[in-house]
Amino acid sequence: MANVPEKPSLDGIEQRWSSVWDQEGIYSFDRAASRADVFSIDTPPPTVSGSLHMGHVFSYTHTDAIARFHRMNGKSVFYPMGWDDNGLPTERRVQNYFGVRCDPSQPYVQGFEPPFRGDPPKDHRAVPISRPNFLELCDELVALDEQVFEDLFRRLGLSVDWSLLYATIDERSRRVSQRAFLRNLSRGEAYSAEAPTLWDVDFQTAVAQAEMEDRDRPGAYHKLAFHRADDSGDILIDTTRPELLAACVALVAHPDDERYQPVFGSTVVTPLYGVEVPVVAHPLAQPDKGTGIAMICTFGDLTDVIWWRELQLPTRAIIGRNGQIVSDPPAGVKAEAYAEIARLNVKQAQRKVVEMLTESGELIGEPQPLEHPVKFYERGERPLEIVTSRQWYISNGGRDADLRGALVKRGNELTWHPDHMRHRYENWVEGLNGDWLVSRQRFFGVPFPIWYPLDADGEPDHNNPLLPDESDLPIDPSTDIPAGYSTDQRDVPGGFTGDPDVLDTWATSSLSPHIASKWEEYDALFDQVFPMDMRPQGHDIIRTWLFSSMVRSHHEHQEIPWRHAALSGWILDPDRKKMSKSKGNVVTPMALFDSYGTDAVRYWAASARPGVDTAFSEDQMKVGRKLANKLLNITRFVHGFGPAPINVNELNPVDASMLARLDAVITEATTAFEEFDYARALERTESFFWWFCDDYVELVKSRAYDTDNPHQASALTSLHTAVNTLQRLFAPLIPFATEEAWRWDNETSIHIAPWPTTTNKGGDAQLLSPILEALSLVRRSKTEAKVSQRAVVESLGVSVPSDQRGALDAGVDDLCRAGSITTISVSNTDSDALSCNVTLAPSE
RNA sequence: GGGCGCAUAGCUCAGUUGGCUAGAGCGCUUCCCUUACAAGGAAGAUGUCGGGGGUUCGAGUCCCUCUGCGCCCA
Repeated sequence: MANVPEKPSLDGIEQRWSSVWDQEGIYSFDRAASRADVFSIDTPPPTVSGSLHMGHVFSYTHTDAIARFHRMNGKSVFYPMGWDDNGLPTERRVQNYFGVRCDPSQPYVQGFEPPFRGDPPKDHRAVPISRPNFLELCDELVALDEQVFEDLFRRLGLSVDWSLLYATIDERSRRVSQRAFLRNLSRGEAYSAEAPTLWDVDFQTAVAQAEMEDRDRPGAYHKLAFHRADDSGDILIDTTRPELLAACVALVAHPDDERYQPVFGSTVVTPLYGVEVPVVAHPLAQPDKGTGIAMICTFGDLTDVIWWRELQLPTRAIIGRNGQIVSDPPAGVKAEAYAEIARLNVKQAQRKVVEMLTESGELIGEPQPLEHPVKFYERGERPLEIVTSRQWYISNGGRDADLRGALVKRGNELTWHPDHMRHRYENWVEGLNGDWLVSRQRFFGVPFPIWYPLDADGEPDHNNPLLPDESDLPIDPSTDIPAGYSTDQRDVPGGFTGDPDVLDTWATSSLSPHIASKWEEYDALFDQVFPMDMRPQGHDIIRTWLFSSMVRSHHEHQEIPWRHAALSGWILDPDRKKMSKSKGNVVTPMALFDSYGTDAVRYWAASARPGVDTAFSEDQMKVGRKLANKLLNITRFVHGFGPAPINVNELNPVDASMLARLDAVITEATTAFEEFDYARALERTESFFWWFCDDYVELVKSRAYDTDNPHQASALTSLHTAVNTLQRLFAPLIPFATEEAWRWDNETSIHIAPWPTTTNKGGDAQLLSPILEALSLVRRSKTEAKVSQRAVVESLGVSVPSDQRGALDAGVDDLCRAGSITTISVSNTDSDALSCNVTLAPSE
């Protein structure tokens, strides 16, 4: 006999079942399973340097539902979790939390105590500390943050195998990341080059194209007069960046622009600085912009870089890595004029130059204000500058049409959910304008596993880097020593020096399939799970995480890293705005779990169709809670009749009809889950569930109670079958309530129970329609008469379309009991609609 | 400027290859403590399916076009 509580309750079921699942190890990945029996997931490692929000709950619920479906379907599910702790977000959080900043020139302090642990006062000035001290604080803080994340994900009921946990800064991640990089290097896919690079002057690091974004900013066109070298007059140009005048290397106009045909090939002299520069032609010049002729500076924007490269212009760089105008003027620039702007920041320099040009009369008219897109680092606050520096790159098709084509093709090999997301990928790949810049001048990341020999002058030889053995990875070139050198040769002429940079975070997280599956650790796991079945992620990181993973897999394995990419949407607040901390409209997941229960929150998440931006809705959570509650109650009801009868040979047609409808739902839900559409699976199951409770159960209830009825067993076995099946259909979506109800009658978890298959009892799904239609009409009469649904119907006359007569007759018995109908008469009608004539018994 | 998506009840959304009178939940109104559930149940009202044109016996669904909103890229 089932062990059903007196009063079913959702309270506390999360804690109870989480710990049971843990003890029973039901989510452990089976290392003996064959590849065909594995479903592997490349879980997104969340950035831990922040708080978990509803967006996490939302998308991780979707993935978990898919994982649970496949597990019940007999797959061994590879479902790891990772923390993305490596990178700039953690550095910022550490700075803000401890009140420190990393200064590699500081000496290491043993047992260093940070000035604060949480909430330094606003006026606190960050204390400079050594890199090793800084990294220790990073490790300390991510450990704290990761515990909070794990607690929340466990509370959410994610069916991950926690023994597979990794972090992007842990030892294996560093080893995998360095190994993959060295392989890129040996195959020529990675290289270093001295080149103009997008640069954030505040973070003082290079930035990749994928991390860059346009923001509209006010600016102004300044019209400047350049003097023809032969004294035949001035050429006027418009520029938004007059402060770069000293960096001007040429003027450029479109080759077809008739206005400037006569001056191509001649030279002009720059205002203020007196440098003679050529007037050149290039198709990227825009005739309709300003005067149609522009100044080329090294470097004002990416177009300047293209012009500089393609037209082989000289370099006159004036912006330093700290965002200030460098102290010394480039060769040929008038020193007195230059001295006025040296060491000023860009804004100050612009004011100064405008002032000087006004004085010299070379600024024509007033500056014309305009709004224009300016490039920013996505985490930055000041516009990006372009500085020349040596950086590492990995080829990604940005400079190689064949590779680009190959990567576009890889994108087509992927199955996208939803399908239209593939366009984002194509769009991005086809718009690349350079290789992937992977070096960052930061601290908390995976170091480049590289040293350089120093020549007699102490200058590094970048062309002949010293590499470690793969078996020695991970290494830190700032503490480890290259083969053939000794410690005292570090940073001395004739010795060696370590590469000071760290790899881009994406250069490590792009290897998440490899990290999670312990790639190249002489272990069969990688072959068991790769290429992975599913990559779930947000659509905002297609250009970064998805694309970079594709690049790495293409280079390393010549295949796609996963078969399916499932893109989740955004969470919007109820006013359709994107939820964000700054708007103060963020609700914490834990509070919602507490007030509605985890299943209710999961229900809300699972109601959203894949990839669709979705409004945050507590109303939906209330509905979810009702559903979970109802599931417990219907289970209790069915178990109240005792165990399911065995050897029921003949099903009542009414019951068989219900089971036929259930079969259709099983088929639809299964197909939906196979297509990663958890929302459709939920909708179909839920809609059947409510129909089942409200109509079918009400119809057969009294027969189920009636021990003398020969069809009692048919009702009981059908009720048991349906409820047992519904529990399993809901299990991937509301894992706690389904487990609670299931365990009243089962020793082992529902989450490793088999996914339902159709019953195939041969019932007629349509048979119930006229019966329920009549019941509905009876109910309406009672409602309209404002009497209880229990009120007795003295007589019911039903006229039924003749083709439905048989169906109605099959259910007349149940109908009379459900409607408290004393006498019933049925007649045929030629009409295609059923109608009822209800006579209520006089009320007492 | 290029690409993609969305537009259905007051709100949030289903509506799969075109096919009965366009659905659900929430909210609203009325009624009912009924032996699984009052954290429940029964019932009711609510629509120019964004506008226009086309294909078709038939269009919310397919095609064209316009409008509005959102996102991605430049």
